[in-house]
Amino acid sequence: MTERKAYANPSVAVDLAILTVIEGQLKVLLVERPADDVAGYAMPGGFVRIEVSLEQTVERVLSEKVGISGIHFEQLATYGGVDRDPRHRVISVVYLAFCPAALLEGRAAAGTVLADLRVSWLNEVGGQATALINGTEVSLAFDHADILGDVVLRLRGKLDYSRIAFALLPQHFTLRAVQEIHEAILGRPLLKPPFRRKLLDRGLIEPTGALETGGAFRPAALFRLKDED
Amino acid sequence: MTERKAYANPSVAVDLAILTVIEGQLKVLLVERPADDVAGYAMPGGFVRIEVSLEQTVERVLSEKVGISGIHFEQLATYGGVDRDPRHRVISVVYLAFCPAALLEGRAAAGTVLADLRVSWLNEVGGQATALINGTEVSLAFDHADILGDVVLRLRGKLDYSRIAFALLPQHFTLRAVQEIHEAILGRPLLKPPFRRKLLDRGLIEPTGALETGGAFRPAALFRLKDED
DNA sequence: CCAAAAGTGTTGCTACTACACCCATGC
DNA sequence: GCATGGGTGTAGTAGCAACACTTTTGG
Repeated sequence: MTERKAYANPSVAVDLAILTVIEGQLKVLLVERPADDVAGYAMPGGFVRIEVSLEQTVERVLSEKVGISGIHFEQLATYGGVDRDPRHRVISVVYLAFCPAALLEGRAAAGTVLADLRVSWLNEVGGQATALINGTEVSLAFDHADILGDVVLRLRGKLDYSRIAFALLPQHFTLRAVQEIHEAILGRPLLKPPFRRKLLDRGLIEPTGALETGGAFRPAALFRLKDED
Repeated sequence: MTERKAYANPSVAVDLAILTVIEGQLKVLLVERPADDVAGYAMPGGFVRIEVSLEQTVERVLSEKVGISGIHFEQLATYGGVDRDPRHRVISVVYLAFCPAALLEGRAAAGTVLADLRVSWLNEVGGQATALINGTEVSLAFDHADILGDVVLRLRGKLDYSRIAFALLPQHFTLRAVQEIHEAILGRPLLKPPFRRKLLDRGLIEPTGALETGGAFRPAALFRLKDED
């Protein structure tokens, strides 16, 4: 061991904001913490072992905690306050994970819930989020209310010029579904015509030719994301 | 010790992209690595001790390596590949630090240089940077070429809707100086009239009333950043 | 035929680009 | 007065918000 190893290293964890939109509601997957521990609901996470990369750790947590793989995720930020966890020093690298609704429904592991993600306040530099389970607010453990505030901030900021909305959708989708994702993330309604045009003008999506089935009224055209330019 | 401590934790470091603009050139402070070590130039950094926060570690590195304090810094991202450092596992939390040129000139500690920061390629998702010392390219250690690519990407992305340009300027500055910062970061010339207007319309700055002194020609008005809205 | 949602056309405004021009100062 | 950079006015244009409208399906 080198001289550096004389010091104890902080623990490093990845925490995941596993996001989805169901019925126009932005949701995040949370786990309830054991009662004798730090109280409240928290994002799922796992420690980073010395021989494993951050991304591999994300994939491990995704498969262990929710049994899914192959979904898109991206790094948000790293939280390293000394007292974020009262038990010991943990530095958390937080990731956003985008999950189409169909993949999560019914699949949530024991002890996990999909909570409505709301915002109590947000400005340009930060925010604070609240989580609702069956309509009632629950308390968030650690600094996860702050982190989830930053999550919403990032979602709103990148929504227009990135593909995150499509990461929340199945492979084939209607324009209306894209709009619902945007409305859920922004928390306000949008007008259909300008939204359609902006989306189509970006040239990111193309019609599949097929139409939605099972609809009660006029069937909408289905689109897919073009593969990387 | 808890059971978790049975595992060795990875080391955590902060690495700093200390940035400035001198004579229209975007520069980054680098340290030359000892020859018997990992070769090349690297960003200064330091390990995160278990009882010290990330931000405090940034401040310690700033004062140790360049003897400055009180400048603006912000987190970029965290790099956690297993083999980024061939000697041992290090997870690096990278920060941008913005330094007005006057603070750095002449003050660089022994073994540090201000290198021109250029870009060999950049797209929406990533980039690769090169560093020039006295006009000749030097090699960057570890994954620092990738990281510095991400640095430029972030600078360009946030330039318009943030105050990072002002963090590179002294308290009082001319509009021309702001434009030079923007041109250095974007790597292309800008037209003066629209630039002036956009800047003034944002309402972030106000005239001090004073004029630049020592200029050869018509003196420019001095501005200052309004304090937080 | 009617309700409901899909999809289109048109107008007006805003904001940015680009260029031409005038102003103030040192030599 | 002239060279040089500071500062302003103005026209053309692209893009977006808002609303009215037409189209297509199931009952």
